[in-house]
Amino acid sequence: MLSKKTKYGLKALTYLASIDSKEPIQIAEIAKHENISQKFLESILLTLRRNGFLGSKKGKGGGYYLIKEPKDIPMTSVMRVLEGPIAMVPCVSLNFYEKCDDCPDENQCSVNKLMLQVRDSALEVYRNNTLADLIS
Amino acid sequence: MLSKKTKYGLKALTYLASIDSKEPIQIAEIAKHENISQKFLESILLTLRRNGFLGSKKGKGGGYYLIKEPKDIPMTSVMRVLEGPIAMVPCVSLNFYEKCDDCPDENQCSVNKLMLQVRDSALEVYRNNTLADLIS
DNA sequence: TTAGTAATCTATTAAAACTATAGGCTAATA
DNA sequence: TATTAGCCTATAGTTTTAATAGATTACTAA
Repeated sequence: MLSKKTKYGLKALTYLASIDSKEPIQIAEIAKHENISQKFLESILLTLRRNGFLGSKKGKGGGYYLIKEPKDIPMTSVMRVLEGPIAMVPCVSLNFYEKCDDCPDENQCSVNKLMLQVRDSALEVYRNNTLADLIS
Repeated sequence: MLSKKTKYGLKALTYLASIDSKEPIQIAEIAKHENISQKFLESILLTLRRNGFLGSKKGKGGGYYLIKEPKDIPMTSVMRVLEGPIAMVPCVSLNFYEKCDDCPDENQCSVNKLMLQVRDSALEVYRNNTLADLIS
């Protein structure tokens, strides 16, 4: 299941991209437009800023804005920041690899075998989609 | 993330398929061979039996055995029983569809748009793999 | 028919992750 | 200098996951 955090984060990014202005947009406006709890969204936007997706401006007339062009923001990086690993099992993760406690040999593990394929197919989708592609 | 339940369930199924005997295999043997908590595995095998994947025999010489041929057990059905919906969001689920509380229009929702593609690519993998394909 | 074995079932708990909220702080602007 | 709006930390509530305990039932073989 996709976490609410990721879902809300994606919606917020899409909203900012669709507005297509360099002016900062306030959290309250995004929250209202996308039906999201404002305080929760606040923390999500913060992590998006810390990870280089958003810029912010404080004080009156402040808010958040996209730093890059939507077409230059691949879903792979957005998903990794918001949702974490794309792989469903650490032992097939490219960026978050970890060996399983059980499982003496990954090459003979049926779960590994299956989840490797799932990861690859998901990766292909995320690589083929930028933020620009999500705007309808 | 894949739940342990699904992971263990897949491993147990693979083990039974690899043994390729009609004789019942005891929970204890499966648990030991796959490094799984026996009690936890117990409940997993129970749901697999209730969902038509396994048969069981009680008493001495009892245990679990596959009801169908491994090549006739598609990963789509295994995953749906163990892990639940294949889709990451209910609004793109084929078998567990549900409308989102927020989101007035699915057709204009960026999350829906992206997750539809992810679901389709995952489905393709699961449809192309049967239990027989997981045995190395 | 009885002793022993192994699955079945119910209930409960422990831990972790997720979602959300509260409230004070800091920086920018008018 | 008052107001606005993001920044930050802590924490609470809920749900899900993972695991355990213990009693019961069905089957087999002696």
